[in-house]
Amino acid sequence: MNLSKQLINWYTDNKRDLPWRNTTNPYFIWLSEIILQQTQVVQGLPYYTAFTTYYPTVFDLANADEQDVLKLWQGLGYYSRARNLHASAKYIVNVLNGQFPDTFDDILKLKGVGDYTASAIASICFNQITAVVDGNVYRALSRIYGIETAINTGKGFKEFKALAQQLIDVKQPATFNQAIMEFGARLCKPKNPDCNICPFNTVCVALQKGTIGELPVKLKANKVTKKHFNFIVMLSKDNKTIIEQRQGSGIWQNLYQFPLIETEKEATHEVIVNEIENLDILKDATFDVSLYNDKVIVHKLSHQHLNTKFWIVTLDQELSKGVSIKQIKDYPVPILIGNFIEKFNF
DNA sequence: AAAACGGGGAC
DNA sequence: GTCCCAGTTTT
Repeated sequence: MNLSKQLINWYTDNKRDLPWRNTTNPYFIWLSEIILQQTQVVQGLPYYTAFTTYYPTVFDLANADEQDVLKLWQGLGYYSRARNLHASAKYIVNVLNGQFPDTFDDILKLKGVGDYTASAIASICFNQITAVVDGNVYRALSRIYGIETAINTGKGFKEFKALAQQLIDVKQPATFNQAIMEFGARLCKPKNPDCNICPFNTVCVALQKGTIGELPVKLKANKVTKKHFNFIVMLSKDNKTIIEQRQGSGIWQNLYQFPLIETEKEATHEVIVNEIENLDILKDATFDVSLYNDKVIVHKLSHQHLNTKFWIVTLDQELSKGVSIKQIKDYPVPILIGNFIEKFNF
């Protein structure tokens, strides 16, 4: 029996019952694939439920406000996924008359859809013979075949894509793709894979060579930079505060936050008071500044460590341009801000 | 080719 | 603490 058939047999016996496995509706599959990019199933599951409930069709998503889409995405991270999802929904409705693209090449044209996602949708929804290559596929194939090519290089991608494309079951590409991913996620795990019950343990090159722990090969970790964030939380006499939308490129694009003062080093009370006095909005105002979190909050992103302080600024005046603190929970915010709002409870 | 882009799960 | 997750886009 060949590898493809064995993989599918294993999948038949071991697959999880997940909501997107009970449909081939391309809108639902697309949603699930975007949500699951760089995201574990357990983390993405509630978001899939929320999106299919609030936006049951691509028309509902296209007609939504971006702010509401971001709000529903809040906490999942990689927010460009939500913005691209929304933009692509509009494109499908307005340019393609609501008709979801049905070939790999056309699906690939959607924003936020790369080779992996286009392959997944094309195979699952339209039975196209397009092999997926995700983190699970890299891991499973690198171990079984003992491939030491680094996966995060162009060469590596081409090699694994070609191998997967050669292995795919042309009669059931959708099942094969999901089988190899489920196999990587559940049995051929990064740490402590279940080699003792693996259907390939007699042929697995890495297992025989004792190199399971070294595969797949990945080139150097990206370095992490440290930043110092100071969020200014205004509290006015009329129960308002100031929040602003992040603009331009960088993290948390289009999400909201309290006014941010970034400093080179950890900021002192004196430095913050000085900065605040220069703000237009506080000109001629009397205010009191106190530090909310005694200990710096370290918020870790994939490539930045944000050492964060929340400064509470109590004003003895009203804030005409402020946002009522009752409405603050309507705005999409990064989880760092969301956790603060929750705990501070205004 | 390398860096940027989030947050959480598993160990 | 570390690594990595049903990757894509920008530089």
